Amino acid sequence: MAVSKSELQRRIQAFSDACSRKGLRVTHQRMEVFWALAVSDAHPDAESVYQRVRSRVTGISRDTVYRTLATLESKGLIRKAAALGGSARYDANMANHHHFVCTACGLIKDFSSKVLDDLPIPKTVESFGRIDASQVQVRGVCVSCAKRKPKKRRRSPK
Amino acid sequence: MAVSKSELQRRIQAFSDACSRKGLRVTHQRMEVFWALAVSDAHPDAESVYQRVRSRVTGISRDTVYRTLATLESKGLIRKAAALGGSARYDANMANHHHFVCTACGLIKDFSSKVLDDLPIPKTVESFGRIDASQVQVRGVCVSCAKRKPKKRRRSPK
DNA sequence: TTCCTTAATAGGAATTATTCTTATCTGGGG
DNA sequence: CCCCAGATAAGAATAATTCCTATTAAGGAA
Repeated sequence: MAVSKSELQRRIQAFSDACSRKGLRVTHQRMEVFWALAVSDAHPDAESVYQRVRSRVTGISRDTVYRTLATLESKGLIRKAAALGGSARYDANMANHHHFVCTACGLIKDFSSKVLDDLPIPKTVESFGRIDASQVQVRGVCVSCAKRKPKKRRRSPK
Repeated sequence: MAVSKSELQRRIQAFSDACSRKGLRVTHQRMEVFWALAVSDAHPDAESVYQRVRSRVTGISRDTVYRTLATLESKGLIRKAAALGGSARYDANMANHHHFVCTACGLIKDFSSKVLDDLPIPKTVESFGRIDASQVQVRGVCVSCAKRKPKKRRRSPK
């Protein structure tokens, strides 16, 4: 479950270096937020990170955790898992298909591919539980977001 | 963009039948919510569905839309796209990897696979925008959720 | 058709998730 | 050591989702 001690050390050092390289200040809070994320592979949500960090840094604010996570994600130092938008998006198309997701505006486009419909899922995955379906998610920046310059981030489009 | 008229008709009829078959009442609101979803491939969020339906069914409540979407999803009549939990989940592991997601409790487990790391993405996807990465998401029910009976749905685990 | 049971709904309050605002603080270059 | 732009704390504000309760209506039975 947990990451090995030495590996954790290495990742945290690498993170610190990466911050400096990218012009991000190496603050105590930032290091702790990254630590909370790197110390396990549980993919915690922001509130969980906040709780974990708070036990080590008294007085840290939720906002700092949210802001730090967003900053690190925008710098490519961490990733959002699965969920990309603040709100759930629904799909009435139950046929096998895959998604292109714009990380800037949340746009989702469908595409289909015979090859991708039947992926070879490793046997190890079966030990996690019953498998119902698999789907490919392609992340990128859609054409219209690429045009309008470095516009500010926006919420899921209607 | 839009689905053809006859195809839409067919899907709505099939939906109505499926409701009956699964013991769900075929209510006006339910049909309209499904219609709002099936009429386009824009993967709207709950609020968008609410706005669309409200223009046809005066007085429908947000709660009905949220409840209906959750019900239909639990019956396998619609799907949630990309986002699975109410809150964003983060990942400090930037190495190429894929996810098993439990649709019952939100658990996320990582797995890796050389084959899946380099999938053949159809050329059509390139027309949507710049591609940054692709990842496989396997959905299912984890071992511990499979054990504890038909327990109620829960929020993202900490 | 009419009646009945109970799932489903409306409306709004409550809760949860996330972002914003403002005053204050501090990492790290000079 | 000094400075200041980038970071933070605290809590208000906003957005997303669920809960609560009284009322309505789908659809099986009579």
